[in-house]
Amino acid sequence: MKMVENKESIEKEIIKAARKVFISKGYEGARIREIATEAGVNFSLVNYHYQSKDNLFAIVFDDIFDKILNKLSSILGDDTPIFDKIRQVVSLYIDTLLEDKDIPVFIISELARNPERLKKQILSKHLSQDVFTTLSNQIKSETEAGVIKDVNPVNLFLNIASLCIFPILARPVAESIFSLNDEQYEFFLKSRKKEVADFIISSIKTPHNRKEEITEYININ
Amino acid sequence: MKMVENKESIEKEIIKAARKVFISKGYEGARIREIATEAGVNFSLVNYHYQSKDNLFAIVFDDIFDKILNKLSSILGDDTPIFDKIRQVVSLYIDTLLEDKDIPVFIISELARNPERLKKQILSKHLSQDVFTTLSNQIKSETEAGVIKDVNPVNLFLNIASLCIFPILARPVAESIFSLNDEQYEFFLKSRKKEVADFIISSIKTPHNRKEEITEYININ
DNA sequence: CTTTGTCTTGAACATTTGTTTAATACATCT
DNA sequence: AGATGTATTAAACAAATGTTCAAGACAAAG
Repeated sequence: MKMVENKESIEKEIIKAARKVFISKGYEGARIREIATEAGVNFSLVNYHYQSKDNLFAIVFDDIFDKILNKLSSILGDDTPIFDKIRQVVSLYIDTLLEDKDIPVFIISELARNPERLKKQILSKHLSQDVFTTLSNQIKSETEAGVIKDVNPVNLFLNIASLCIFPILARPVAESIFSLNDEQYEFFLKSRKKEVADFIISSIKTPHNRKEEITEYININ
Repeated sequence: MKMVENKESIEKEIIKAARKVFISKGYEGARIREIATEAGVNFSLVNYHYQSKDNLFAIVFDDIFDKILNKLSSILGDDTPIFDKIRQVVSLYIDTLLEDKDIPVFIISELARNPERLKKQILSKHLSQDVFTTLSNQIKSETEAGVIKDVNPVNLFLNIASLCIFPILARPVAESIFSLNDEQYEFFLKSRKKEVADFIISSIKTPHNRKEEITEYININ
């Protein structure tokens, strides 16, 4: 019984390579031979360790998707006040996405290709619904406390996600339209963090808070 | 010389089928044989009329992309006041996208797979830069006229696009998280039109306009 | 009717690709 | 050292796929 010292390291290497190739080429475009080359192993080894392309893809995708959901729930789950939470989410979202710019397209494409996988994953973990429920409850109580307006949680959730994720999905178009290179665009997105948070927060502020603004405004003018 | 009456109709049929298959499966996932079946023709005919898969794809993609750019520029190009323009853009964008829900993913995926095509297309038409320039100029003049704040055009442009397009890209995830079916989600997106426009407009309103709000607010309370 | 040029069809081809198999290497245990 | 079971490699396979080719169909022109 061979206990090769680097069996796990080889499997990790294959996973790492698979991750890279699947993310950049998608499921259909990825080639097992390319993954093997990228991992520096004989291409039969990929199927030896992971049985099939489909299975390997599932492992890679589930891992990526799980990490995203966990990150999201860890931010949304705690009991930080809503405005701070929004700033945190926006900041962390944009930073995280910029670290791995191709993941959003990868996720979106794969979920379009195979929406069934999502149902299994979401249903089996009950995770993201909980995330949303937590946020909804917080909105309810902060509304009752008079901190924010009576906003639709779905709209709020979607707005935050849209403003953070879309600019990364649309990077190629955006760079062309705005005549920016990768570096400039990335810099711009980072600078956008404050703007997006302000944008969201100002849209949900309750008239009570606005009253303060108004007092301020009247005093100044 | 055979002048078959339905030559153009067959070519149109192939294009229509190609459009459908490419959009739902992507370039890599699409099969020429499937396109032929969908069009109801012998599969050799596809290559006879369109030479290669790559060429057929280019025709389909360019057509779709051109139409989007034209639609966009026709709205942004005219001299409607900025607030009306925003309402128009949001409304038309959401309506158009709902008609063909799979196009956004198709575009995003393809541009990630092959960003070079975009450069050729944008550079050859000078279209979308013009669109953006027009909008920028309008923002400038409306800022000087005191209608809106001194907003960054890139941010404004991205915010509008994000809020309209992302919810459609993320439909599978959104429906799972929010526990909505296709019909419910579509209804929700339509109802979102006003919210999104209000959201954007309120964020760029100049303090002058806010003064009116304030007067209103004081009178009421 | 024959010719001509285009359209259509079915078969064939070369390549690619995921998967399987058989042989070999090799570490560990007896 | 020999047996055992796992890891690795190279070869082979079958299915799929984009493309090409040769033969036939068919309408229009001569």
